[in-house]
Amino acid sequence: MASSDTRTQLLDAAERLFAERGYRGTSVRAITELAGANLAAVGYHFGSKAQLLAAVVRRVIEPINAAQCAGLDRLLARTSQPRVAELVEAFAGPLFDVITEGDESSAQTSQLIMTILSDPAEEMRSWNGPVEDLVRDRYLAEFQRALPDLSPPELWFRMRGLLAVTAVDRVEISHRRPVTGPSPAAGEESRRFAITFLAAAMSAPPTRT
Amino acid sequence: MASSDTRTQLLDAAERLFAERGYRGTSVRAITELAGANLAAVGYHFGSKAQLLAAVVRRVIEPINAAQCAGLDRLLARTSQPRVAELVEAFAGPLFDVITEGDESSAQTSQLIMTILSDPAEEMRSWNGPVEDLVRDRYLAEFQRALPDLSPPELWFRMRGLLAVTAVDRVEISHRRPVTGPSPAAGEESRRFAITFLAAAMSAPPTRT
DNA sequence: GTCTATAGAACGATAGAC
DNA sequence: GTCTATCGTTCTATAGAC
Repeated sequence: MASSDTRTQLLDAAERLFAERGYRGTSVRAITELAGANLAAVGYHFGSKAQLLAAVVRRVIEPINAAQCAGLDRLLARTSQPRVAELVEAFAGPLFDVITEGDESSAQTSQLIMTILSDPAEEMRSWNGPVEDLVRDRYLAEFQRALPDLSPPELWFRMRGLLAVTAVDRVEISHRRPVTGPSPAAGEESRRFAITFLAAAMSAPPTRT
Repeated sequence: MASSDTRTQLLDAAERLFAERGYRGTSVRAITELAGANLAAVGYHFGSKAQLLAAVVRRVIEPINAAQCAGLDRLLARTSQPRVAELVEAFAGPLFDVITEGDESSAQTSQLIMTILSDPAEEMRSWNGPVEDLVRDRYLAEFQRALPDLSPPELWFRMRGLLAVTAVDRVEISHRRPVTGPSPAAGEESRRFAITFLAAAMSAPPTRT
């Protein structure tokens, strides 16, 4: 039972550090120190650093995935042809919502997702399972129904754009903000800005060929 | 003169490897091997791995920056109030165009930019100079003029969304494409899809508060 | 389940010969 | 300007005591 506690502490510490510093930028030593555990604990509980990453990602992704799935079910129960904006909200909303509420945690999850999406390390590509693919394919099909004029390659591009924007909290334009600086959006505001931005983007007429 | 040649080979090799594997995932040894140079060459020509990164990024960013600047100048010479779609094209277009044409090179540049934008490593944050800030601030001001109803925080969010989508070629939704798979967009097609996507997104009415 | 201790490999940097 | 050789550090993983 102290076991399960250490396991959770390791997951928490790893989630935070992977988000802040990336996979390669985080050492097992840093994780175990932050978790108040022994260096050997990662090996004992997870087998390796890569398997710890997989466990972290699964823990973050699963509730998001379930929410995306439930959101689509709810939408389809109400109307046979959801609007694009509704699909965007159902898909992207859960990516901004957080299990543990609070702004730092929200930004952390967003950062972790972006880290996963953009990290070229091979270990980062192994989290994706059939469940994630299924949900994505369901949304893909619904977007295609809502946007029948869009070619499959352009729809695919927009799906990726949707994900990229979702992880926008990781993107920093520069380390200096403008002199007459607008303060950045945070938390709930980010979420609503993203829905507006993405609903318009997804609804755009097809690029003429 | 062999010096300048080795220098260039190192820059080429580093650009490719940083894009493919990230900064931390690329060793100096891998760079010098690909460049056909000696391990000590990086130290001699650039001082350190971090300074080599800075040189690589500068070489990639500078022509993009110049093109963004020239594009805005051209636009403002023609009309005092450019349309949002024109601003998007002038800003995002150069990020898709490539110095050395060809599809692999284009994807490589895009990947490198995304790697830079999303890598949490401290070294990745030091490339940004006053020139980049100036260009960004000019576009920010023009977008604000074209979209007077947008609050500064929302405009700032959209600028970051613009950049995030620009680097979409790095984002992979999953390692498996859908069974009825649309082939992904590449090169010039990516560029045009992005302009459509982003012009609509930037032009969206403000999020109601 | 937790710890110490260490193996074994890879890394960035650099001194010094040529 | 290029090379060899190596220093010192840091890393993940694990054997074995408790």
